[in-house]
Parts: sequence; C-alpha cells; structure tokens
Amino acid sequence: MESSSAIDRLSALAQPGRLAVFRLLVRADPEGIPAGEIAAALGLAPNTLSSQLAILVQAGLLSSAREGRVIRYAVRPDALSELIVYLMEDCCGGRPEICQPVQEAAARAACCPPSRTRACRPLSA
Amino acid sequence: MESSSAIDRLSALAQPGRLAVFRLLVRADPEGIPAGEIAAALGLAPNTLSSQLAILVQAGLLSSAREGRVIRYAVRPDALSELIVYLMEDCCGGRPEICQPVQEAAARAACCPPSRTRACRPLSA
DNA sequence: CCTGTATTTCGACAATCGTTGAAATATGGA
DNA sequence: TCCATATTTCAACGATTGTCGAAATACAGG
Repeated sequence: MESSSAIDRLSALAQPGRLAVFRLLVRADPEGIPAGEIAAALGLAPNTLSSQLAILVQAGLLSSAREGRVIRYAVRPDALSELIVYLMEDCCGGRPEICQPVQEAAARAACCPPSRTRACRPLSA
Repeated sequence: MESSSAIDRLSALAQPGRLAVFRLLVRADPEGIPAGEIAAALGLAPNTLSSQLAILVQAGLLSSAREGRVIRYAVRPDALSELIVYLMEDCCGGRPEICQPVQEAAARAACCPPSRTRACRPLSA
C-alpha cells in the first residue's frame, strides 16, 4: 500500500460522519446499504452524504453499485486490512510489542484462530 | 476507545508530515528521538514540526519527555493497537472475513505467534 | 548573569474542508 | 411521454488546517 493511499484512507475515516458511515457499512457487510437508507440511519442530508460517500469511494474504502433506482454502498473488504497492515508495517521485524496486542485482538475479534499458525519469520523475508 | 478519540488519532495520522513522524518514531521505538533530530531527518522546519508533534501528543499517539535541553518524543505503544482494535470492532462476531486477513498479517508481522491461541469466543462475551 | 542552543508559542495567511440550497441527472412506472 | 423518487453535481459560505516568520521560553555551560 502506498503512502499517499494510506493518507487518503486515514483522512477519509478521520471525520465523524464518514467514520459513522464506514462503521455502519462494516456492520452491514457484505450486503451493503442504499445511500438513502444510510442518510436516514445517520440523520445526514442526502447531498452531504453523497459527498462523503464519494470521498470514501475515492479512498478505496467503499464500493458502489446501482440497483434500479437506488445506489447501494458496501465496504471493500480488503481496504481496512490493507490500511492496518500498512500502519503495522514499520513496527515489526524484531519489535513485536506493538503488533502483538493487535494480533491478539484480531484473533479474539475474528473469533477463529488462523487456519494454521505459521512459522516465525521476519517481515522482509 | 471512544469515537472522538478515534477521530483524533485518525486525523492526526492523516497528514503526510505527521504520518512520517509517527512511522519514524515507530521504527525508533522504544528509545524515541529528540525533536531536533526528527526535524532534521524529515526536513521539516522546527516550528512546523512542533505543532505537528503537539497534535500527535494530544491525540495520545506520542509521549514526550524533556532530557536536558532536548525533548525526546516516542510512540505510546498502546495507541496504535487501540486504534486498530476500534476500527475492527464492528466487523467481527460472526463476520471474520475482514478481520482474519488482519489477524494473519499481524501474526506474520509480529514475527511470533501469540503465547497461546485462545478459544473461539464472540466479541460480546 | 550572560550566551548559545533547543523548542515552543504567537499572529497571520493561503488553502482545504464540510455543509447548505438549488439545480441537474438517472431510473422506474403510469 | 410525463411524473415521482433517488442520488448526484454545482456554487457559495464559514470553519478549520498547515505553514511561515518572529518572538518567547527553557535549559546547560562558562
């Protein structure tokens, strides 16, 4: 993941309305929600929401698909993990005190251990 | 982690200079780097850097400690993992397709499996 | 106490951001 | 075709942000 793209994604999420939209859509993954329902759920004006959605799509965090008269928005499943991996990129390879809590939280949250715990190897390998 | 604090941290990282500072300090964890050296390493004006550092500290991402004439900045190790856990919060508990890649990346990056893979339980438990 | 170094604070400025109202576009149905 | 609904686009605005120069503060050493 490029640095510019990380900035775009962080900045897209760094706004109350957009973060609320993103979290709503994460909860609605993978079906997604039409724009109008998002606006109703969060109490946002349709045109305001539209620009926020455009920013999230531009950042690669959401996908959109027209379905008849509505446009349904959904999270791009890889987007968040790409961003997180980018943020973790520098702290590892011999310095696990930052990443290990994340790993454990991810294990706890994902609610299933990884298919197979892989051998210890540095990031550069 | 509160939503406002997540916004503060995302917004603190969503700026090229500050993201560069943070990543530099992650690499320098846990010793940290004096403000002047950060400015030199990244080519930033001292007063500009000072305001960026203040924003990162205010967001809880960095700590600062005076050492004689210099002020040394270092990452707060929990800050990033708290933010990441917050971002993952909604997607789990039955919906692991987003968190599992993060979990695997964290395992790869932390370069050591967790001390003990814990039993599968939902986030709400 | 005085000087030099390190860092922050202040005030100003251009640039960017988020919201709003009005108008435009796209779609489905009568 | 005409109409109603859903969503976007546009222009404008106040608010916030990032950077700069200059001045202020904090500290160590002589």
